[in-house]
Amino acid sequence: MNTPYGLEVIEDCIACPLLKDRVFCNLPKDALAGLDAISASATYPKGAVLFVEGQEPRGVFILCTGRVKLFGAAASGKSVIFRIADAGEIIGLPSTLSEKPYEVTAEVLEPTQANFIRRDAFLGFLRQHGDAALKVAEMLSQIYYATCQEIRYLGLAGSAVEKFARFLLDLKPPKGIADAAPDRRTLTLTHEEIAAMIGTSRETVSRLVTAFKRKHLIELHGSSLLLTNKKALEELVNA
Amino acid sequence: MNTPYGLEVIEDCIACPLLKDRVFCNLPKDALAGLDAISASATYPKGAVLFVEGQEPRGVFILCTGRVKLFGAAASGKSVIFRIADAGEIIGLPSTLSEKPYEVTAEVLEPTQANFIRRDAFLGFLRQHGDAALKVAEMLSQIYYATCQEIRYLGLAGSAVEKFARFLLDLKPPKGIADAAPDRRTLTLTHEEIAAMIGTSRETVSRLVTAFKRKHLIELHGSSLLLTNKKALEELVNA
DNA sequence: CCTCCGCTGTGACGCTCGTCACACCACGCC
DNA sequence: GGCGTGGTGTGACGAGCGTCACAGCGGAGG
Repeated sequence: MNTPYGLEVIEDCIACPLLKDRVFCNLPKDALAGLDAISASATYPKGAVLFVEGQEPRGVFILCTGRVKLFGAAASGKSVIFRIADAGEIIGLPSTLSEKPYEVTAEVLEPTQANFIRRDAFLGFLRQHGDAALKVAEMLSQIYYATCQEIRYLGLAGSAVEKFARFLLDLKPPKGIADAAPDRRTLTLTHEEIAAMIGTSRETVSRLVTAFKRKHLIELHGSSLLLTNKKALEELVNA
Repeated sequence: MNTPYGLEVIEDCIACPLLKDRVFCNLPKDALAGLDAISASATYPKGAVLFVEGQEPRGVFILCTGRVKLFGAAASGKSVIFRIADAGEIIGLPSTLSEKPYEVTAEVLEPTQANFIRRDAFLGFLRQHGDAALKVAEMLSQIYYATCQEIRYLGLAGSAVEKFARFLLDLKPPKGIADAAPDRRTLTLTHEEIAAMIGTSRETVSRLVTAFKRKHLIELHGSSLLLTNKKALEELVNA
């Protein structure tokens, strides 16, 4: 496939090791080269929208750096965050494969570099490389699992406290500093966004944060979060 | 792969055209034969449990006839139905591919005939047939979309009426009799199950049914449902 | 420095809907 | 037939949380 960037595209991808090492690792060399040839790298500022719910699928984005929130909105103004994609993840995959409209809107949370791969090129690539297709199926499973998690927030929790406690426990520890402070998390979402993740209102999240701080379940300084009483949080989840 | 059934398995699958015609259609002959060789057919009564949330994945089931409900349960006793798989669909796929525990419990709603394919055999088959892997990716997309629908029920609806109206509109018209009575549906779920699908309580569903009947939005005789005022239902959804 | 804007805290109010409780019905089964 | 069991209707009650309203605050940008 021809891109307006020509060789630079490949250079870009070499500068972005995630594409090879994390997303399509273990693929044969020629397959990776083929992938490089059809992907176009670009950077997006905070707030940029990669695609909108209901649009015809144009292709997939592979995130090199940054985070993207995937959400759906209702006519009423309500919205739910389905999941937040991290660096190394792929977005737009289900729509691109099934040719149905994007099921969510993708909005960039922090400056992001991503490789875009057009639908036809991507499908052609998968048809050539059966092992890549299998890899893609695994990724879809990942995405699906994340979505199931979301259903547990929305459907299986009895109260807002339970949802919030579960949300805190589900936060992934920041990479690298893992074992030094195992209960340290980084929380870069606004209350509004947390509310959209766990299915309550912004005000409720606000109240929950202060309540949890008062009960010494968490400590919060800026975006640095400390789970000071994991046990108690787990009990709240199983209540 | 050897199954205890030998040739009978193949016979079974010939007697069950869904496997070939609907699930893995358009695959080359030899691929289909390979699939037959590794699948084992069986029938399950109503209430049978194919697998349980949290179990290690053993493999996938391809439904020939019947319907299976896939649900998750909380410690509190609450449960949410993620989706209901119809004849022709495949279940257990995400877990089998990703080797994570089953994310839901699968319970048979009506007498069901299904082909079971063991994990290792299935993965081996996919590795051999790249086009089948792509097909599988598409199926995963379908499953994912169904799950997103569920999120809309649980998260984006403002009230129980809205959820229920959306639920009614989402019901698929029974195959065959399609255009004769386009607003006719069949509803074989209990109120309890409907409640688990849309995320409310059984009593609320009961009340909604009677309220909708009184307002002449629906007519209900046995399992036969008539949407007598689709317009009004659609307005309730967009409220 | 001042201004605006987006994010956050918190009070008051009231509506929805979940819960409990019970009655009724249609079955399948002994 | 009598009985149990699973599904259904419906009333009463009240807690939870969504909504509205407003105030404080910090950072970006002129």
